[in-house]
Amino acid sequence: MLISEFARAADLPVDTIRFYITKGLLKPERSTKGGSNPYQVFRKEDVTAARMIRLQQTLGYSLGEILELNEEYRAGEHSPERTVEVLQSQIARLEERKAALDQALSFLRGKVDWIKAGKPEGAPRLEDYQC
Amino acid sequence: MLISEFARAADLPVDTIRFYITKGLLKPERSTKGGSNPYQVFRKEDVTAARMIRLQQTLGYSLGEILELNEEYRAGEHSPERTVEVLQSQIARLEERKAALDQALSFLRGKVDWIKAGKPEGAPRLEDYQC
DNA sequence: TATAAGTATGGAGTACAGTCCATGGTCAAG
DNA sequence: CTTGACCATGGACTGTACTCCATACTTATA
Repeated sequence: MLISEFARAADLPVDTIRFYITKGLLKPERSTKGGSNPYQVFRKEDVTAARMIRLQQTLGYSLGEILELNEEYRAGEHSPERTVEVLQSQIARLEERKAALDQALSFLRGKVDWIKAGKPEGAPRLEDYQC
Repeated sequence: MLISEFARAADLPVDTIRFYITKGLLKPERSTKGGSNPYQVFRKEDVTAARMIRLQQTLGYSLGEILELNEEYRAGEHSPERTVEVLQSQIARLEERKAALDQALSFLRGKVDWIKAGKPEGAPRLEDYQC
């Protein structure tokens, strides 16, 4: 799969993909085609990798952090224990974020209830929620 | 409360607060003190507002979007129905994000289980999760 | 074999979210 | 009434994550 097809598959602009490659986030193979500037060929795992990057971004990781995480992941690829460790730490961060999100939801729902109750004393305060 | 005290209360750098003010995200009052450049005074609701901004940021909103949301909120402030509507739409967006997060967690947990099971056929694929 | 479409590389430019700094005014304590 | 802490404003600067060329080469199609 060449870059434009990959771009469609990953739903990302070609330029963004090239940018990720320069950052080391994607490492496509090189084709024999393309002469002195050989074409880059992408595997279907690269599509998964690209989706993973976008997901991690929405979770608040910077590209630098994502790179670290992914390198760490690759480094322990042949040790199931290490792989599980890396995954667990990602799960932990995700759960933290989820907890914050739940707190925020509680706050907003509490506020709706408070308004529906005719705004009695003691409006819900965000400070009372650990998020 | 003046800006440095507010900065401590909101746990933000003074410069960031000034930046938010120029963006219209915070609207402190003006003191009579300070001569030709009157001091800005902050209420305790501003602390809540600042926390809300940071929360919205972690949820992936840009400052521009946060500004829109908050203006929309203020616009309907005197109509309980409208306020509830705005809150409901925020809740809906938050729930979407939470759903994506849950999908991601399922994926990662599935991967851990798969590894612990000795990596049988059919590795979990991120593409199979709507996140 | 011309020509359009696709590709690689390098570098400039942009948007966003701050962060830093110089200047100058103000206030409160001693 | 001086001095040190605090405040406002404007502008320059930074890092991140793209985004947009210009140039040049390669490939596939008619």
